[in-house]
Amino acid sequence: MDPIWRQTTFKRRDHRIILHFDYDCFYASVFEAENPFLKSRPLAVQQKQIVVTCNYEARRRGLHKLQLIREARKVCPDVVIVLGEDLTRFRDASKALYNFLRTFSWNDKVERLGFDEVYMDVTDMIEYNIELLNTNNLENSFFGLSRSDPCKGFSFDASSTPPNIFPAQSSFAILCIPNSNENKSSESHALQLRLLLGAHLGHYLRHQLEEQKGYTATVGISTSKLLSKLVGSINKPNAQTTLVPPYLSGSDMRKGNVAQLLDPLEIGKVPGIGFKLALKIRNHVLGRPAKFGTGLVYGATQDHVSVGNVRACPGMNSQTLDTILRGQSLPQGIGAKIWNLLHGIDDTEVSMARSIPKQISIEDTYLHLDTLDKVRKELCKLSQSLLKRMHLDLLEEAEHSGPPEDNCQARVRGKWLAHPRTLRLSTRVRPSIQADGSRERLFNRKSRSGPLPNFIFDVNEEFSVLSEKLAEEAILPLFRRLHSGSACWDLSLINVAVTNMVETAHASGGQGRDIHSMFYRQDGEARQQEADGIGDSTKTINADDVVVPWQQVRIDGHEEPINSERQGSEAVAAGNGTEDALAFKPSQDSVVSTASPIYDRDENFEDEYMVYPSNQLCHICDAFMPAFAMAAHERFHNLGD
DNA sequence: TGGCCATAG
DNA sequence: CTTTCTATGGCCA
Repeated sequence: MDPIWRQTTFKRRDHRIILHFDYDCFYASVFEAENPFLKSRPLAVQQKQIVVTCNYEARRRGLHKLQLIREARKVCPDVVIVLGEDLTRFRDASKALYNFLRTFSWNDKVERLGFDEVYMDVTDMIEYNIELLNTNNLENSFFGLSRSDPCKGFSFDASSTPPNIFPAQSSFAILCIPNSNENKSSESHALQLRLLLGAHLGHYLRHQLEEQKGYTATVGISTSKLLSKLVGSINKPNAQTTLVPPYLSGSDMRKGNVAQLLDPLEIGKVPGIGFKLALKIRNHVLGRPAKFGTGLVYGATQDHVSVGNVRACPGMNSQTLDTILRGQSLPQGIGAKIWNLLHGIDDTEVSMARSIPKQISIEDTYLHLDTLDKVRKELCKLSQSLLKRMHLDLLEEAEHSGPPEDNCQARVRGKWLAHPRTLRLSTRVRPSIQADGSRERLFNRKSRSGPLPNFIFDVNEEFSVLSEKLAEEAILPLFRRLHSGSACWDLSLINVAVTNMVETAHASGGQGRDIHSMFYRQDGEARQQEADGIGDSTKTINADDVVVPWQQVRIDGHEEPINSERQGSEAVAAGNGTEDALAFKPSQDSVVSTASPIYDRDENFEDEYMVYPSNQLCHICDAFMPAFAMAAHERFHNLGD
């Protein structure tokens, strides 16, 4: 209708290349990485009375996610069960992997979603490498991982087809015809090429993740967060999938590949369409009005409404969606946004890596919490763990640059990277069951917030003292504000959060740069000029800046060997049931290397990342590098002319 | 800024 | 077939 609407609808802008990583059965993998013996065993991770996840050996034997523990034991009596209720080891592993992936990024557009997913916008790397590509010798291509260091990278065969593509029967029609005169097809050709490089990069990063960190991942390669995530999920463990063009429907009868991917999907499976939106859309498409309140019980199994159904629904467009979805406080233009999603259009950026979280919150649920005394006690517990988390996430690691053996038990802590300025308390009252049929299913949370007192930043005071003080002096007043009038409260949930982070000068340097600079660290010597030169593709190259790729360079700055003492002692300190499973076996590298990846779908895709040191000297800049890098390096010089 | 909703894993 | 604990982002007053 109006021009703005047209502009924001149906416009494919496939100018980016985005990778989506999903670590395979992450929780189980964390335990396996700590204790490789477990890799060969059926392993299940327990929370409460259910298996939250299990490794693929266990799945082969009939176990699955969200299974009752008793059932799992019955199906597979020799299953190894570990407790996974303490999330700290998962959080640590997640951060380590995230930081590892970050070291490869040039633009630091690396976004973590939950513990086990990462988006990476690699457009800049792809574009750079397209320039370097020699279309006359695709078999011996080299992918540069650094603008300033021509040796940093990997060799690959650009004429080979990457592991998996979607749709499966189509092909990467790539490189046979370099110059097609027709405008449209050459655009599609360019996209193919960029996706091809993206797929090779994804493959390389997956293998780095496995070799250096011991984790396998599933990767999706496409042009948006939406598409890369969806396409990645097609081939599940230890694999990758690339969504190939044509993305849009052609002028012929064929459906575009984006539509082929999306149309069969259940509407609620589209990322961004959650429970409420799916319900409303489903109701409209099915032609029955919303059954108010009762709908929650049976879930989504009964009526299958796919994306294709919605798109084909008569009169459906972004305006219709807008009126359907209009609710309490849904974002303006939600209709257009959803309509775009249904067409595979998603322009949301991969957000820049953040060194500091926006908020930290701790919550717990309760069966019966109705006296002030109980509340007070719980608030104490919560503020204690909140404080712990604040120290973990907001306190700079005390980098012992001095003697590493000053092992004082009272941990030497650095400075605060940020000060949260406000404190928030949220509660939920028990969903009271009404006589007329259990209708009162309100997930109502209420909250009050106030300033966070400064005394909690005292790093020398005991946790218990600080948390008690915090509970008494700051949280309880909020609680009284929250439940001022109501006579009786029976809480089912309490949440305590700190928000409104104000970065201290210490953190504001931007951690992305620091991490990037570690990439160029060799023999413990920082090369500050590298960090300064980032983004400058015309930078001249010094021979002694060269890092030869066949040397095993520890990329992760705060590297912790997978079977380190620290992790082991932490497991003991945690003192829960996991210890039993963890304690009994020394680390065995042989187990790791012989573990057969029966589920690897990439078998016919040979690794091309072996490199051979036969160095040559560049006559322009005197850089010393292996022969395979020289061709790309020369083109690098030619770019500037 | 505070309160609340929606979403994701 | 889906709970619990986090975290993020948007609207509105």
